[in-house]
Amino acid sequence: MDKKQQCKTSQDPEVRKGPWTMEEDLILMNYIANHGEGVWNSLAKAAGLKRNGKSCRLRWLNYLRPDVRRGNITPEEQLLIMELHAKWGNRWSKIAKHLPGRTDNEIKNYWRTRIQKHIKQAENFQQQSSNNSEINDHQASTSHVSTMAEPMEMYSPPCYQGMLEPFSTQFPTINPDQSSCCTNDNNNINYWSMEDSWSMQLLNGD
DNA sequence: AAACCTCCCAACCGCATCGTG
DNA sequence: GCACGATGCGGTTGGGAGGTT
Repeated sequence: MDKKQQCKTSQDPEVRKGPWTMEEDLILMNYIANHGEGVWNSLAKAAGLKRNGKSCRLRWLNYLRPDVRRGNITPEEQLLIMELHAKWGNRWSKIAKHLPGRTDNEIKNYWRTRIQKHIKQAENFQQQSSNNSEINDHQASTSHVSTMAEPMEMYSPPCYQGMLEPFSTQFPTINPDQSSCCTNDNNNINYWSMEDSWSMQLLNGD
């Protein structure tokens, strides 16, 4: 039990928190099988679960529901998620409705783990970029010798400018053509690697 | 072998919205 | 129109599993 949980349970010692046990799962499933979903707070009480309604609802929707699918998000689903996220942003429940069997929680988790990874990469890249641009501003007026200078200058931020917002509008356009426009420049190793790795992640499901 | 790190996901929290009296 | 409880949603966190050093 962590601090939060201790705090809460001290307020209401009757309400259990934390991971669900198999027994609790069975109780909830049996109850819903026999009585159907209803008012979650009263359902929890009626079923004899020491959980609040919210917790029961979440457990049912994200885990116990018979039609719920978990893991192995297919490339098709990935693309759909990308498209829908581009359209609606973080409207996970809305997106989930278009992916049968997938829950908003799963999609959200999926997106965040991928995106956070990507954001870190992009942050580092931007930092590098700005650091280098300062240097480049100085160097450009004098000489043109830095091997890093060109890739960084070439980094027009069509995809990542602003770090977060553009994701919603740029992702649907991700395609080999877009990548290639960034990679035509053979010197553009840094730019390509980031863009490419992201695209490859999308396609490979990693 | 063990300490450390990273990733993933279940579950919680707070806020917004909806429904009802 | 208001108050209140229930539900839905999105953000965040904690911990386990697996990988790396």
